[in-house]
Amino acid sequence: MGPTPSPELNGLVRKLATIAQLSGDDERAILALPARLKTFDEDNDLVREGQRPMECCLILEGLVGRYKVLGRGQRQIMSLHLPGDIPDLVSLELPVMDHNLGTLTPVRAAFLPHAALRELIAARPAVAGAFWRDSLIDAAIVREWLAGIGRRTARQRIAHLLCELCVRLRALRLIVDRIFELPVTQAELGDALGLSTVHVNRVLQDLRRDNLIVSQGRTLKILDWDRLRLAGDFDPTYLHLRRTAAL
Amino acid sequence: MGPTPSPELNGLVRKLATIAQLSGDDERAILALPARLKTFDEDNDLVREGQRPMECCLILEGLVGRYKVLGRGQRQIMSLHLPGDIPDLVSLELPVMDHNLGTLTPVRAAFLPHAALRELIAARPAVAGAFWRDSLIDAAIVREWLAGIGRRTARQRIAHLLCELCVRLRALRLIVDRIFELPVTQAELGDALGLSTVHVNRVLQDLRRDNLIVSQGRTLKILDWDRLRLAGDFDPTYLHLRRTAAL
DNA sequence: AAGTCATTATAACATTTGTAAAAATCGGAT
DNA sequence: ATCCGATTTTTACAAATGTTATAATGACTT
Repeated sequence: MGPTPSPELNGLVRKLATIAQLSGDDERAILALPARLKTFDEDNDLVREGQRPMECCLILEGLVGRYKVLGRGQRQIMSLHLPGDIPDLVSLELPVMDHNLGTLTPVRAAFLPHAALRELIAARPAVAGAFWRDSLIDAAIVREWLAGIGRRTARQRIAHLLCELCVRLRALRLIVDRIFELPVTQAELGDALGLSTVHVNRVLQDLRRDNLIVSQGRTLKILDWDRLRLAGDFDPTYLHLRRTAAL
Repeated sequence: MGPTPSPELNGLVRKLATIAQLSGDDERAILALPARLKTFDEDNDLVREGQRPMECCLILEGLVGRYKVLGRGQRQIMSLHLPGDIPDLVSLELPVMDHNLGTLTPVRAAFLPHAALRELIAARPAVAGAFWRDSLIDAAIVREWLAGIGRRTARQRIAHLLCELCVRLRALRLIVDRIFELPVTQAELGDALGLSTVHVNRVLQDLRRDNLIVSQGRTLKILDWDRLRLAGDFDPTYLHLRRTAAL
C-alpha cells in the first residue's frame, strides 16, 4: 500500500486546476503525496530566510505572507498566498531560502517532502509543467506588485491589491460574490504595499468615503467593482487564470 | 544531419553554468538548438505585451529591460537582462506575454523555437531543472527589487542596483574588476527604480561626491565596493550564484 | 463590568521625492 | 568647426507620503 491519500491535498488540486489542465492520473498522483499536517497561530513563520527546507509547505487554510526584513528593520511583504499555494516550491531548486514565509492569520498547512515532490515531478511531466507554470505566475504577480509600488499612487496600489485578492479568491471558489475576509491589519497592508500605516489608513478612509468599499471588522465588501478596478488600474491578465472568473 | 550547432549559444551554456551543473551531453544538446539570429537597435521591443511568441529570445549581446507601461504612460522596468539570459522563457508556459521586452542598447539575440526547447526539456531533465532554476532566480531578483522599491531610499536603491549589476557581470566573466559600462540613461534608471529622472540625477551626484563611484560617459567605476555595498544594503544571496564571484 | 492590549483614527509636522522648466553639456552628424 | 538632439544638470516649487505622538475604538480576558 502507498502513502495514505490525504483529502487535505484537494486544495492543491483545485488550485492547480485554476492554472493548468491535469489528467485524472495526475490528480491521483498529487493526492497520493505524503503530507505532514501542522497548524500555526497568527504571526508565525513557516520557513525562515537562511533555512534549507527538506519539505515544501502547502497552505490548506489561512493567509501567508512572503517577506523580507531589510536593513533597519523595515519589513516588505512580497506576496500573499492563499489556500492551495505552495509558496516555497522554490526551495526544490534553490536550497537556501532568501526570504521568510509567515502567517498573517492562523494557518493549517501540509508539509510535503522534497523527495516525494521530486519523484512526482520526474514521473509526471504534466505536473512538472503545472508547478513550473505556478512558479511563473507567482513571479508574474510579484512583477505586477513591483510595477505598482514603483509607479502607482497609494490609492491605486490599495485598490489594485483589493481587486487582485478578490479575483484570486473567486478563482479558487473561496468566495462567490465580492465580499471577503481581509484578516490583515493596516500595518500589514502597508508592509505589502510599501506604505506607512498612517497612509494606508488615510487611503482606506478615502475609498470608503467614495463608496468603493465598505468594511466592518475584517469583512470587506467591494461596493463598486468597476470603479474600484478603474481606481486600481487593475487588469487581471497577469494572473494567467485559465478561465478568468467572471469579472 | 541535425541543426547547425551555433557557437553563439555558448553564452547560454556559460550563463547556466553560473547557476546549475550540467553534463557535457546536456551542454551539447543546448548547443544543438536551432537558432535564428537577429540584431536590434537601441530602444526596440523584442517582444510585446499581448503577443503569443512561438520562440524564446536568448540575449547574446547587449542589455534588455523587461517593462510594463501603466495607466498614465508611466513605465516601470521590472528586470534587466544580460547576455545568456532568456527573459521570455516564461512564454513556454504562459502563452500570452504580460509585459514587454525592450532593448536598452543595441542587442544581438538568438530566437529559439518553442518546439525545440520543449523537446530539449523533455529529453534532458537536468536542462529542464536548470531552466526552472533560472526562472526561479529571475523571480528572486524581482522580489529583491520589490523589497527595495517598497522600503529602501533612493540612495539605497541606486547603490543596490549598481552592486547587483557588478556581481552579475562578474559572474558571467563579462568584467573582471569593478568597472563596467552602464549604457543606460538616468531616465531609464529611474524607470527601473521607481524614481524620477531628476532624483536619480541628484543621488548619482551624491554617490560621486562621496567617492563611492566615478563615471565618465557610460563607463562606471565602483571606487569603494564595501561602502557602496553598505550604502545599498546589498547582500548577493538572492542571486543564488553557484560560486559567488568573489566579492 | 473592568482592564488590557492591539488596532484604528486623528493631528501636526517633517521629509523625500516629484514636477516643470530652463540651462548646460555632450556626442554624433553635417 | 558647427549644429542638433539627447542627456544631464540646475532651480524653484509642489505634492505625496512618512514620522511621531496621542486619542479613540474594539476585541478579548479575568
